[in-house]
Amino acid sequence: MTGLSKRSVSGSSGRRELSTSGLRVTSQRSIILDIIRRSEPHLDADEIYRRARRREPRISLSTVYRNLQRFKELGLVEEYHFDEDHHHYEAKSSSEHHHLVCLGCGRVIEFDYDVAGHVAENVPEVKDFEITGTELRVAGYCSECRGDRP
Amino acid sequence: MTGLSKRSVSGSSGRRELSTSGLRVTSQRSIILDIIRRSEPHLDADEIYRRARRREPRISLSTVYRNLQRFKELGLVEEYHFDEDHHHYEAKSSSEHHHLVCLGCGRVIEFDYDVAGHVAENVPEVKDFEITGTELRVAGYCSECRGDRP
DNA sequence: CTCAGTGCAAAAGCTTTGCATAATA
DNA sequence: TATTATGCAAAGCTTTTGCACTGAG
Repeated sequence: MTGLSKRSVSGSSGRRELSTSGLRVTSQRSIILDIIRRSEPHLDADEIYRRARRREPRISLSTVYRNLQRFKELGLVEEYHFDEDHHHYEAKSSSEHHHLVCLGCGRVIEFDYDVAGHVAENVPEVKDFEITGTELRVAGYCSECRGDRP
Repeated sequence: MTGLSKRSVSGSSGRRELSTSGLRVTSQRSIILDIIRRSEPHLDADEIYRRARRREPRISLSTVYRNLQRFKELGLVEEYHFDEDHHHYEAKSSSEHHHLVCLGCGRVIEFDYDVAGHVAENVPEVKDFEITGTELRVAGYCSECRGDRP
């Protein structure tokens, strides 16, 4: 438990948030949340599972899914739909950010942009809406991959 | 336009586009494309299948998927990822448009907005990118549903 | 006549669920 | 001790694929 090896990220195991939310603090739960918070963003469930298994070999994929679900409900984690057949997860961050996906190399780059604000100002249809979230995905080719195509 | 009953929508069965693209014109293919073009946007594969079956009862779901795939490649149809577990399709339109999803009633409203332009101008990370497509989804509550919540 | 397209059934992801066991509070 | 969470295996969904047959060109 609470090894010191990695450290940092104020309570990244989320002990407090978890118990405050009425969830029980299990080692699996903590590990999953910790992985999402410490890792690069956009991991998918299977990758989270693979990493979790390195720390807790007996963990199961369904536990990963069940917790992802709960974290989503609690607003601790956000789910994205990049490609066609599975989801990606990342720790919820305060700033509104979006994703740039290179169709050449598959790289995903995050960027900040206040879509909600821009849209609220410029789009009439949105005037009557109460915006609770936005998801913007920009696809294209990065500088390195532009050359590779016709 | 729209003279009488159904009709119109310049060659909405797409006979010309299909054969020009080197695809064979089959009744199933024409029906599927026609349904996508004449229906309200955002149908999912199963709904397209159900409607197609009304005109051609022997059509199979795999034919729907295979054609959706081809139409996508040809740029005749666009695929969207609204919710978590399946896709939605609509006829490709010339203008860049996006979707406003009401979390209360589930209604999906389309709106025009030049995200590509705005993003290209204002986001440094995008400067080196060649943008080929954007997908923006705004979630929230419409005027009617705002009242229903706390 | 040929090859692309179709239907059917089976397979393949990803995700969810039922149930008995284990662990938290 | 009373639940909640877990692991395992099986089921569910959407989408894809193999194969023999059909139909367009």
